[in-house]
Amino acid sequence: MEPILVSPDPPPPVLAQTLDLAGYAWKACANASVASASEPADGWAGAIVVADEDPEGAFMMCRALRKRDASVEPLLLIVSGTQLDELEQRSDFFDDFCLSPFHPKELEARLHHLFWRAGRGSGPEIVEYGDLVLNLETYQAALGDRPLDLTYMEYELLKFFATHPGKAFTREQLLSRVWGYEYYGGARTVDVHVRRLRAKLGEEHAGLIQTVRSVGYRFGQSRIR
Amino acid sequence: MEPILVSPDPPPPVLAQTLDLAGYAWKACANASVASASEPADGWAGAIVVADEDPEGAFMMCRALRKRDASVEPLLLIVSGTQLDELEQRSDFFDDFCLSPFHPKELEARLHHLFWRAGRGSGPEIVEYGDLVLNLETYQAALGDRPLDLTYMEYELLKFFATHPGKAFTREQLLSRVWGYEYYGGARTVDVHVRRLRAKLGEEHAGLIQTVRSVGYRFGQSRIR
DNA sequence: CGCACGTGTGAACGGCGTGTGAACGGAAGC
DNA sequence: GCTTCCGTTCACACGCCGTTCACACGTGCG
Repeated sequence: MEPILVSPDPPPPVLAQTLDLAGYAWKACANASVASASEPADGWAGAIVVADEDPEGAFMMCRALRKRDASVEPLLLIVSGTQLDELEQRSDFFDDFCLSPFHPKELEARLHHLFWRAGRGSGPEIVEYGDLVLNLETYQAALGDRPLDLTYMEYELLKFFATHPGKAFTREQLLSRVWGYEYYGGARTVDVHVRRLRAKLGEEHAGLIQTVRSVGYRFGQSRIR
Repeated sequence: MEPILVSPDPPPPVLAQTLDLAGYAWKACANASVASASEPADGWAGAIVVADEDPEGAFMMCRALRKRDASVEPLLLIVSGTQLDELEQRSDFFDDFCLSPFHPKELEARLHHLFWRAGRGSGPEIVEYGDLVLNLETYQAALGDRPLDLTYMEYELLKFFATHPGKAFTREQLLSRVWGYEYYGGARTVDVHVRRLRAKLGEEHAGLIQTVRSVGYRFGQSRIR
């Protein structure tokens, strides 16, 4: 993971210690130009700016980090209680703040939440397996960059498979868990749907759904343990 | 502005006092079902859940508020220092948290920032999607430079679609979130309105509203992720 | 080698979800 | 009170798609 940008340089010992203990990579920079100069190729993972010592410099730093081409996010601000009123005017300078003096656990929790949000937080509900991508919100599927045109039942079946990879299911299990009701006769229904799924997956990926003879079907790689 | 949902009922006096002094409208609810029952027509403006007294109930509340059809946002959690470790497992339950006991100023600052961010998200009074432009203030719509003459319900439906692009909705979801009440019978109502919308959008843009067979409808370009 | 069993495959049937035109009824405006 | 507009409901036709059937193929076993 890319390092977190920390300001000022050197940062308060408590901050450095907390980051180290939590296992974050970080690098301190005195000002915006230093930060730009020593920026990693993939950009900063985020930034922590301590504002209780030098508010002026800290807010300048925030502005600089946010007005760049690639805004640095997430940005955590550390302020003293007396600065709380100022924050109202600087809403766009930070994503979260922490009161100083802070408890290491609180800082850790805030960082965790900020990075969680930056990652999956904003993303939609997605099921992935290898090249296969299912977007549960839009009811769309794709194999790599090729969109799959699936019917409703095909989609539901594939969704069930993709969320239970490696496990083998009998036709009866599939009928009751995908079709969702007690089913009389018609185990061949599963066969046909599997066949159509394999056809739409294409020859290359047809093996994703394997038949387990005299049992049923299994999706994805077999797992021995 | 719609009121903020507060839990538990009654909330700690400090919280109530802070909210009142800051000028927020709020309403306390003991649990999720009460919250649903007394929800305003336009939904809650956000939620504050106090978790240091009854953690179990509080987290159940958060889960319920987040797993609904229309997730309640933003959600601020108030926890004690000993609960910080738990938060890591509940990242999706809240947008920000505040340590208890809290300083009123800190809570105020967090609320201000949360609502500021929510405001940026929903955007100003204009909703755009491709050529489509909706002016929420004047209740006017246009497709490129051609103005659209929409009736009230058509406008509301299109507005909902345009603010939730890509996501598929069932007819029931559309009825409850656009028409705004529990609906008996008449799922075909949605069909007819969709049909008229497509007609007014013109042949060129009729594809903006796609039908997802045996599910419902989806607006906008297909997004896999 | 031949039989039995399980599965793949193509085709056909039939149900149901959806599009569409029309009519009803209530509300708003003149 | 009349007209117009608009949201809703109804009826019907079409076509997709889930299901079933019939048959071919492969495999294991006696």
